[in-house]
Amino acid sequence: MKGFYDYSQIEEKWQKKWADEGLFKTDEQSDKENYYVLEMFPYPSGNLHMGHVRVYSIGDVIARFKNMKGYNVLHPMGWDAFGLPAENAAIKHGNVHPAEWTWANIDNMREQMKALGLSYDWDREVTTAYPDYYKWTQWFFIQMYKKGLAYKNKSAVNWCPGCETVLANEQVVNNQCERCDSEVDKKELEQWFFKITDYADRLIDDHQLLENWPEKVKTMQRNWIGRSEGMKIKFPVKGVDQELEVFTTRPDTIYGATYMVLAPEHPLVKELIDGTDKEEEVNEFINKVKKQKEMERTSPESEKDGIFTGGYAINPMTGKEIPIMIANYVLMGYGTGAIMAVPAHDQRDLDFAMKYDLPVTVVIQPDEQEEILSSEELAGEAYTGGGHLVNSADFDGLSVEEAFDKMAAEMEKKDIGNVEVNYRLRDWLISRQRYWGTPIPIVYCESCGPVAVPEDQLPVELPHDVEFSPTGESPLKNVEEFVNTECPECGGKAKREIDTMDTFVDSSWYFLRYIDPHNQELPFSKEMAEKWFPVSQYIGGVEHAILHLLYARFFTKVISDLGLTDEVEPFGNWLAQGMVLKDGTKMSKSKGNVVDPREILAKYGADTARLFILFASPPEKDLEWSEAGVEGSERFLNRVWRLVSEHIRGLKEIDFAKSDSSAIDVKSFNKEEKELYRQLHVTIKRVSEDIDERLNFNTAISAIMELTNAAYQYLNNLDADDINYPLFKLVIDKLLVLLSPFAPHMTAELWVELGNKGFVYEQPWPEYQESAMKKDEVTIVVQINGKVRDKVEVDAELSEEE
RNA sequence: GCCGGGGUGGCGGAAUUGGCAGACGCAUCGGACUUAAAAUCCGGUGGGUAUAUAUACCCGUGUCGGUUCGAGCCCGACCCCCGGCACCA
Repeated sequence: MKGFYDYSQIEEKWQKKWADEGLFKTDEQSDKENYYVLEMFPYPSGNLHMGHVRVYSIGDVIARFKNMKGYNVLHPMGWDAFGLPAENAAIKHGNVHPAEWTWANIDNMREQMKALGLSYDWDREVTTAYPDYYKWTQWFFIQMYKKGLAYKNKSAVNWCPGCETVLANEQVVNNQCERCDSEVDKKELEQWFFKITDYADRLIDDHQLLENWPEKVKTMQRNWIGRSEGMKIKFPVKGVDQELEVFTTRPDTIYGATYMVLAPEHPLVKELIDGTDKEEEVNEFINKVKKQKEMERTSPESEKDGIFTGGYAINPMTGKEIPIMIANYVLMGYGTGAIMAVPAHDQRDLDFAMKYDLPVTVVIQPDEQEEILSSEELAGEAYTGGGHLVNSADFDGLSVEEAFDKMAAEMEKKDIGNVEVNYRLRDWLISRQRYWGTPIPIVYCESCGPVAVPEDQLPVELPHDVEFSPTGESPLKNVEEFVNTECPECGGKAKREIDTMDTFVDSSWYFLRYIDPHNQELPFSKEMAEKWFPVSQYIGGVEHAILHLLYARFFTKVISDLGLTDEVEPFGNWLAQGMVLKDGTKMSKSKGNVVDPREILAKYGADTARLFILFASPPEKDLEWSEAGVEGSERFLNRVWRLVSEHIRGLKEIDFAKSDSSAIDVKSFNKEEKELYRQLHVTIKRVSEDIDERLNFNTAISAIMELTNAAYQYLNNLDADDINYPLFKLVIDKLLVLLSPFAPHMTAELWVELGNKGFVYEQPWPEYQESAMKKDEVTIVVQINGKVRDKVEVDAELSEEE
């Protein structure tokens, strides 16, 4: 036996053995309790990066631990294989097809995952770009189309000039494209949407089912959905047979609504100004606003600009005529694109009113204020606090809360307005003007209009030979044999939808395909869903907090409504793992601070790499890469290796299968032996709980290090003849089992070197004994006035002597 | 501005939830082995005061205050950092 851990000789050998034995295949017939552990699948970009190593190491520890704990574990892997980089590579290199590029990357990354020793059931591998997967993505689209949850609509959408495609709101960050950082434009286009807004309330309310999600992430989603309760109120427009609808969260302030403001894009603007002397002036203003960058226009710091339309509305409660303004600070995309301005109680409205000399009426004031406040007394500060109503006719004296209810009742009775909930969340725009994605299964018939492709004609296959250079329209446009088809309803001439789906659609249900990956009749069977769904533990980066995780939750609810599963949440437990940093920032090619996992694996081996990445930091925190830290992990593994190799002769003689645990006679232990035995049980408890309950792998590993130190400590004080080999062997065996999820290769090798039978991976997880953990100490509790004053621990032997 | 998370040695981080702050590791210093180096093993390492030494005592978890026999942890006020949303009506 070598005197050091030679990973290059060992790791590949074990990976091959595990594969040959089919060790990680999920047993469908097992009667053990099921456990489904899943890491977010990667986009096949070509090579694993350190972020991948981190997620997959975490998932692998959990999978191996749960297996040893006696669960029937499902631990699958797949590929989020559609996407822009494949197409961009094809354009850049000219002669490589996105499909070939993707398949080659997948092969590459699969090998790298195997080299890490990850315990996946590769028989369940899922690839979203294969027709047998995207057939079901299309199938879900059609089910949603039939239920009115997928619809086509013309509206102002986000356009990324870099990617030459539209984007969902969720993919726009600070008005930039989330993937290429180009400034996003607005374009008026007809596009496909999923009606995620129908699920807004459920997406918020069901957060209560997600007890183990980080509060931070629930908050992010809640902010994103942006639910606000208020009223829609109709204001008659003077001289036009129309009503102007506004949304407000403060109907209690309606008596203070002294003017109206429309977004420049509001349809009523045209009607108000057409043919009036204001027409030219107003249009000039609107053009000026349109030229403003989105960022400038929507920043709270920006100057509020506006103009009078010449029109008036009638405040339905006061009956007074109030001017209708247009201003850059009102947005068409939220509410109704029009507001009732209450300058006394909204800072934006007050700033605007002062600039354009509009009337201000105080209608709420603090309870301790007796005299009615004048607008001058506000001194430019809108009053947004609570209090009682004034200047509000019959409602005077009511509190803000009472006024809301009374006002709502009154307005509903008079049919002026109704209580409404508004969301910031927009419907999910899913069409993309790109090639490498799932075709949208819709056909446009000259006589029948848009028709869903019948289920028995799925999949609508993506054609292979296509000119991909982006033109702002889908490259499928020019593939005549794809585009020209016949109508499934009337058999007449028809054209196919040429846009493809956002790749986030593909990844919104992949976790359900793993549970039944070869099903030809359905995306998955309900029986399998009952067995495996929801995912027991999901692991992935927090950067998907809104995009992927919101979409996946939405899809699960839709799928549940379709009756395919009873579950409404896909991931009850989600571990949001942090990033891997170098020099304090995210690794990136442009910064030149990338550490390539391939180099680390070549230099230190998989066990060391895994151990370091799990030990350096708790999983949800960002992790600073440190070569010195990696060396520390290597040092520790070698310490364990030597613990065995230096005593291999004595250890090999102990065979628990023959002499069983009666060789361990706790009563006859001396002080040092007792201490080591105690340390063993303490370690078992700590490691088990750290993995199982807290997902704190860093502290689990430090506990194993302490046990290793304790073993060295024990040996240090002894001559070789005095070693209690049965005890020492027991400690080593258990130590290897505890360490095996973290360092699977080395522990596998040591396990057989010791002459033990079977794979260490298949050993039962050790149980700890409470009694073995007790220190030989007596606790003396000092009480004063019945309260515990002090606890003193005294060595039992000493106290007996006294 | 609103919402959420956080602040502990030179560094990454522990403290099993109110009970010996700094586990484990990195870095560093000293010792052993060696002709020497590497590797390895053993030991020191929050700050300070006293002592020849063993040791003893004081201070210390962003700041100030409170509750408690006892606070890194609970309460109040404030400062700073990170993340989300934001002219959202």
